[in-house]
Amino acid sequence: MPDTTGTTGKAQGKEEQPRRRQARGERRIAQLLEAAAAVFCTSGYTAASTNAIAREAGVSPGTLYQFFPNKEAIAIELSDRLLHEMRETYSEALAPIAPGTPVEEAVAAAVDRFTAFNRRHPVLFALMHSPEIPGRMAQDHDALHAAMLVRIEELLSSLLAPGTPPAAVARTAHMVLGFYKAGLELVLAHEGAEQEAYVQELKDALTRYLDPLVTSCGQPAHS
Amino acid sequence: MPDTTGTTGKAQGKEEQPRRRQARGERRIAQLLEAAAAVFCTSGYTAASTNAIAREAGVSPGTLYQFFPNKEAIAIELSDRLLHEMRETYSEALAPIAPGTPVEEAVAAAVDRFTAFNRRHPVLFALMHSPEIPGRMAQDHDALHAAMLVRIEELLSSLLAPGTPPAAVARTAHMVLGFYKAGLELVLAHEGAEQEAYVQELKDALTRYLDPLVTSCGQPAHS
Amino acid sequence: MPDTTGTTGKAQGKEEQPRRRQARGERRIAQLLEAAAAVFCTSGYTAASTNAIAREAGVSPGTLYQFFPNKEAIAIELSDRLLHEMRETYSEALAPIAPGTPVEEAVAAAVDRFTAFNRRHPVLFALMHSPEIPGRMAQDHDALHAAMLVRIEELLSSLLAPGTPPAAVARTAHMVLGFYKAGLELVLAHEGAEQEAYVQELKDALTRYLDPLVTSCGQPAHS
Amino acid sequence: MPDTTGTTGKAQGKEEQPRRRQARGERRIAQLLEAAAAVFCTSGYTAASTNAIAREAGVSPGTLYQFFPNKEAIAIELSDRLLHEMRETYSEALAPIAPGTPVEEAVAAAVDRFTAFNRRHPVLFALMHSPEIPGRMAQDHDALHAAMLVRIEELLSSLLAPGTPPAAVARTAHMVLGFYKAGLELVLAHEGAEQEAYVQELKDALTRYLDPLVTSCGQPAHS
DNA sequence: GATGAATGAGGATTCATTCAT
DNA sequence: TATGAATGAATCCTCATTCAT
Repeated sequence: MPDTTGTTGKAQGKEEQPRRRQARGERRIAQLLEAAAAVFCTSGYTAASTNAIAREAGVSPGTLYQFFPNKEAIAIELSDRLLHEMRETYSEALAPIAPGTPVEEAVAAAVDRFTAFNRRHPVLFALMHSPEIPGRMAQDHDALHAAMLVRIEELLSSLLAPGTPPAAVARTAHMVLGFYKAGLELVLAHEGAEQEAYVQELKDALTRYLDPLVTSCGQPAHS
Repeated sequence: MPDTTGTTGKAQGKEEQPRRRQARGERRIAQLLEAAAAVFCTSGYTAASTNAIAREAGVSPGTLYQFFPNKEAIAIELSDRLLHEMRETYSEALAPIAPGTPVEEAVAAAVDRFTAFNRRHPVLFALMHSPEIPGRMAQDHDALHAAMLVRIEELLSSLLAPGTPPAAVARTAHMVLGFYKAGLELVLAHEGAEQEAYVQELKDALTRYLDPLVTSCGQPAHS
Repeated sequence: MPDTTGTTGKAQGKEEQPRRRQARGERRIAQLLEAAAAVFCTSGYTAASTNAIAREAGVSPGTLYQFFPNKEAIAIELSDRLLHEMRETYSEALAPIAPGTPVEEAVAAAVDRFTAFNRRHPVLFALMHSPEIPGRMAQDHDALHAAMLVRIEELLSSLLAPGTPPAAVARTAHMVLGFYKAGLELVLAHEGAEQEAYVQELKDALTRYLDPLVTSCGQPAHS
Repeated sequence: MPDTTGTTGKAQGKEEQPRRRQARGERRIAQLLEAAAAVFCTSGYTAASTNAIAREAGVSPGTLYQFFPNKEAIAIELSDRLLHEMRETYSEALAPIAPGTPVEEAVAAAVDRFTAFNRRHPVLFALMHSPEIPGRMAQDHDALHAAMLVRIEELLSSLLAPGTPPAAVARTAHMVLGFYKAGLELVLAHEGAEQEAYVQELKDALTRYLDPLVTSCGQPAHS
């Protein structure tokens, strides 16, 4: 019978070690994640080999496995950190959007921020499109996906008509996320003016999609 | 190149015989493509192994390679057949849309047909999302992608305002395809009423996106 | 494909099974051997695939195996035919050499004939160098090799000093054959004037090698 | 990357310790090359499978590929090491030949040394005859071949008549190498007295071939 | 006899992961 | 902790050969 009581102490005797270790470990981990990000970007998750990641990080494969139990864990941790940063970015930058901003403006602001973030972290894109199906990767992917959904739902909840049932909100959030990803793919696939055009197109599409769902007492986005 | 037709160098006086052999091969090819479709569906293109496909088809790996030079060729042939069927389906079913149908109706009809087709051929979805990066697959995959783009552009050209510049049409087509894929993913991920709801959501989104782009002399989709 | 038989009518009644069959069979065999020769030349024996040979011959693999039990048998038959032709060529063309020709002349004549033959049948070279080791191929290869040895021993027996022990003759024949092959490789590897130079070099080398072994009562090859 | 050799207290007094990691690898490489040599000898380069080599070395296929990117690389490294050893052997053993040694003596010494080397390293023979056609192997193979040519040209340059044009020297070197290979094949194919006889025959042949090309101011090898 | 489909063991190579040091 | 060697199953693909028609 496995002990599930959780009483297994966390290394009672030694208080000091963890810190030191973690310090160095943190560096290694960051190093590895950075490498992983690079490799995921250029090869995609599936095609990325752990050996390649280790090599990119300048360490041996053994070292990599000292910090991550398997390839998936790397992607998960990467996603988590990205998520964390995204959350931070938003808590400080998204707040101002909330009030009674017109949809168009809110969407534009959100799209701008998201795309900015995606441009700063190209891996995000790779991770979003990773799970060709590998099944288990689901959790990871879902973490990222779910987190973004939550973000979006938050945004929507302040935009959509008050009476909107949660299911509809969720549905809309899914749609918005899907559209955003699709649009992002196009945005990233182009450059210069064409890229700009796609950004605008994406904003327009989302705005038009959301506009009718917004509380009617407000201001329609388009006059 | 699985084109095995007409390779009979002789072509003497007989008409029937030469086919027999090819019939078996033709059947095998169909069988293999079916198997490939199944495997692609459950594992995705990248993760699908040729041996797995052969096994699924109940033949030896060698047999598979008698008909297809490599994995990619399977996907290509599969795409081609799908494309072909899609074209057929459209030539007989899409025509009526053209005239002066209101956007809403046109979109609804198109989405219904596409989703029906996708439901009948789940591989389509797998193939559309195949190329995690593999690069070369690009052409093939693009064949499918490009074909759909063409379909969409055709539809759009009869819907969009006459003066719309080609670049804008192309952009819109890309957006529509991206949105469609995104929506389809959600549609296929749900069932029953929820699925229906997503279908509707997708139609709404596309309609709203396209409506303002449509010639104003017509009737706006929403009254 | 030059049809060299030409005499066989095409669609007669079928009275004489055995003849007919062999007639057609012979043609097929010749066809296959020709194809094999081509493929062996371009790919070498080991790398040549039976399927490639069949394809080159314009027949199906099955047909190939109707005439030859395996790949080796093809090489063997090819060697045999080459041998046969070589024998014929020599019986009519080598005879005049025999008498009391000075070594230099004899060698020159022999080299010229052999190289001519090799140029007319490039496979010979491929077959001579075939058996990377495959062991069993030994017999075949040896057939060709042994036959050439016999030829050479015949030539030598009329050149070498009468008292030369058989073992020495055999040894010399082996050496001569080895040198000839080595020289041929160089000859075939070059063109134009350089090729000529190598031919001359080969002649010189063989002449010098054999000269001291020749009966002293005769005339030294170099004056 | 900072010092990764792990100079921590472990390896103070010993000389071997610090190498340990690399030593193991070095040993594996040697082991693998040895195994490869054995397999190449018995099967020839083309027929030798990497799995067979790994098996012969008592390791898994993966291990082989940790040290060599592909089969060719094994042959190349093997050739290189052989070459290296050959060079060493020569720098200490071939030097004395140079002065004004008569051809006969020089050839005898060279043949003795080469054959001794070949007997000690039977692979050399296998590698020399490797490239049935594989094309790419050319470079590698050529490395060995070219190196031997260079050796021979060096020897020849001090033997041949001073005025001999470079092209002729090169041609002669090619011939000598070809003859040597051919002779070696016969030498290695026999044993005991017969082998000795072939060695002598080879020496004689080369001597006679080269003698007339040697500077006339010297002494002809045979008086 | 001819065809072309079928076989399946085998080949080179990769890669996530573990192990000894 | 870091290293790099080791693993071995799995991948794509080939080919001599056989079989059903």
